[in-house]
Order: sequence, then C-alpha cells, then structure tokens
Amino acid sequence: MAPPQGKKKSLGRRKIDMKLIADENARTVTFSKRRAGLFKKATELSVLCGTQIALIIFSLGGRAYSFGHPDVESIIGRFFNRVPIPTPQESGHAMRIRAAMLHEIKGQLDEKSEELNTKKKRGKEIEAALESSSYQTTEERLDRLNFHQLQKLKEKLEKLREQIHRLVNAPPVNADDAVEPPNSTNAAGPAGTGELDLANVGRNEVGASPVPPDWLKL
Amino acid sequence: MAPPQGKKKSLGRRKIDMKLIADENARTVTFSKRRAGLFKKATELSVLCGTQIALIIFSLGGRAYSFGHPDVESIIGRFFNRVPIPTPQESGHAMRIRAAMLHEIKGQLDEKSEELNTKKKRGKEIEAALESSSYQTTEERLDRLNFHQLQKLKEKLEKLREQIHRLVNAPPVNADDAVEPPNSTNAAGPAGTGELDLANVGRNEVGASPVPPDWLKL
DNA sequence: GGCCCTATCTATAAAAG
DNA sequence: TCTTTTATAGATAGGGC
Repeated sequence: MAPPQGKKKSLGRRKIDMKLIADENARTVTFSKRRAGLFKKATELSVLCGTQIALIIFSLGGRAYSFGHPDVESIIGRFFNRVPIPTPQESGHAMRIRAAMLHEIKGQLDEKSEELNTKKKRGKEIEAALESSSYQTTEERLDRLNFHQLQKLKEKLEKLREQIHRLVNAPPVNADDAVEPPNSTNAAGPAGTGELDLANVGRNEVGASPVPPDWLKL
Repeated sequence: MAPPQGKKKSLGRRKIDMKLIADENARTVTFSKRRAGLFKKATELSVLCGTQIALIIFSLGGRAYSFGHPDVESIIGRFFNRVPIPTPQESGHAMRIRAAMLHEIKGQLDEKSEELNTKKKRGKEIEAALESSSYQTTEERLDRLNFHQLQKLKEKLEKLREQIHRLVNAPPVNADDAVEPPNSTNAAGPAGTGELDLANVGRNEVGASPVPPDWLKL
C-alpha cells in the first residue's frame, strides 16, 4: 500500500463497489479474471495445506467450472454424510431395494412421529395440570411418570436411528452398470459431470429379490 | 516497493514454495488465512458477477466450511443435473442428489442420537440419584428439569421427521432452470458438525413434477 | 497443558482494474 | 500492460474446548 508517485501510463488498479457490475462486458472480463484467480487460490490452498476442497462455478453463460481435491464428488459426499468414501455406482436392482427400504423407514418414522405426538400432547396436559396443581405429591408422581415414558421413547428413537444408519451405509447389492473411471484431481475448467453415484435410491424393475438382505431387516 | 527505514518488525510477505507446508503449525495458520481469503473472493465473485458458486472446504481437523450462492445444495444439484446424460425415465442425477440429501439426513439423525444418548445418560444418573435420595424437594427439581429438556428434544425430533418426510416425498430434481431469482447468500463458516441447515433439507425448488416417481412412492 | 483455530501487525508478493 | 489495491508470509498472541 505504498503510494508512489510519478508518471503514470495507466491508472492502475481501481477500487470498485462491491455490487453487481453493471456493464456486461466489464462483468465478463472480471468474471474471467476472478474465476481464474479463485481456482488458483483453491489449488494453492489444497497443495499448501493438503486439504480437501470442492469449488463449483457457473459462468454467466451457464457453463460449469469445477475444481476438487481429491475430486468434487468425494468432497460433496463427505460434506453430506461425513463419510470419506463415496458410494459406488449402483444398479437399478439395488436402487429398487433402496426404495423399499425408504418405504420401510418412512413407515417407521410416521409411526414414531405418531407416538411422539401423543406423548407430547400428554406431556403438555400434564404440564398444564402441574401448573394448576397445588399438591406437591401429585405433581411429583405425574412428573416422574412422564419422565419414564420419555425414557422409553428415547430408546425407540435410537433404534430407528440405527435402522436408518444401516440403510444409508448399506453396501451395494450389485453393479450391472458400466462405470467411468473415477477422476483424481480435477483441473479447473469447463467441467464434465462427475459420475458420482451416492447411494442411489429407486428405479423400479420387476422381479424382487426373494430374500431381504440382512441389512434390510428392521 | 519503498524500502522502509531502519528497523523492521517483520520481513513482510515472503515467497513460498508451492508444496505442502512442512511445519504443521504454519500450515494451520496458513490454512486459516487462505481459507478466509478464498471465501471472501468467492463471495465477491458471486456479488460482482451474480454467478452461482459453491465452495466446500474441510479443515485439517476435519471441520467443514462451506459457501454457496444461492446455496450449496442448489449448486450441487445443478452441477449433477447438467445435461450430459438425458436419462430416460428417471434421472440418475436426481436420485444422486436425493441420495446425498439422505446422507445428510442421516448425519442429522446421528447428531440427534448423540443428543439422545447424552440426555439418556443424564436421565439415568438422575434416576439413580433419586433412588437414593431422601430429599423430596431435590428429587422433584431434578425430575422436572429433565422433563422439560425432553420436551424440547421431542420437538426437535419431530422437525427432523418432517424433513425426512418431505425429502422422501420430494418430486424429482431434474429441471435445470436457466434463470432464477437471486437468493440470499450463505455465509461462510464452520459447517462441520451440525452446521447444515435443517430447514433446507429436502427442499425442492425447481420445476416440480406433481407426481413422485414410482420408485419413491411410499 | 494440548489442540485447533483466529486475530494482529508489518512488509512484500500477487491480483486485478 | 502497468499501477494500485489486496492478499498474505512470518511471527506471535489470544481464545475456546
């Protein structure tokens, strides 16, 4: 930030407002420069510190530019589920099973939700009763009762969580899709879609597997 | 480039090799600074040019930091939904995204479960204490306290249930809209353990088909 | 105390209008 | 391109858990 003076052939870098650049031409130029700068910085950070980074930018024209170390997909996968290894490609069959799982889980959730609602309501009633109650002994008994009910409810919810955990981390059933090789570090630039496939759900095919896999058991 | 006078308190910015910084301490400091710089630049680019950007960084310690304009999810969704494979019936990309979201949900569940465990443990301790307690007043107070905590926990779990419900019933995420209203920008910040915005999970903004795909019908 | 992260300061390297 | 504005290396201190 030294303010040297003398003869200027150019005005040099000027300060600009931090708002959308009105002139489209200037905006495009700025976009190009800053995008390059951003990718460079991202690259440097990943190199200097060896950290995982994902950067995706859509240009004004709709083109996508991406950078990822080690690759965009794994970062996103980790971001969403905090698991370093992204799930591999899965077949429609596997997806169908997943769909069934989802169905199952949702049912469980609805059930539990119902239970929760009931408990909650009762809890509120009791609370209200307690408010107006003048007998410590009664208040105490009711309070205790609800406490134990809630204990049970907690346990149920824990089981549900465990089930979902198993679903989400379920191993692929089989793979009948051709898969493209995973990238290593992506270069910045117009990006092709990374063929990530995180635990895909769905796609109906006929012919169910006769036996639910172990991890499906609830 | 003005050579400062006499005594220097610092050598100023030095040039460094573009390779992994050996000293862990220095690496951490550099990471912090550069990460901040990167987020700033990303923000500026999105503001100046109005472009869509997503940036995810994992710290050395495993914490996640993210920035997205308009938000990380939509950028990722758009990234994976981009043309490449105009899949027939169900877009694998859409499923991918949903799957990623599922993983996110699972993470949330894990967190809640953690909470449950804590509460449960505390509950048991308190119970034990109550058993051996001879003072009704103390017993009562502790019991009440836990009861209220559990009430709150129930509410949180209900919200989570709703998110999952919406996610599971969400219409396909296929439409790749060209234009969209500028949204608010996510602030960069620790996104690791439990920073993800629950409110946005399972949200489905783009062209929704009124009917959920068969494989997802629950 | 240890770990991990952030803040401050100065002088200089690098970005960007 | 060329100058000005910014980012940040290096050193150190502070903060939260």
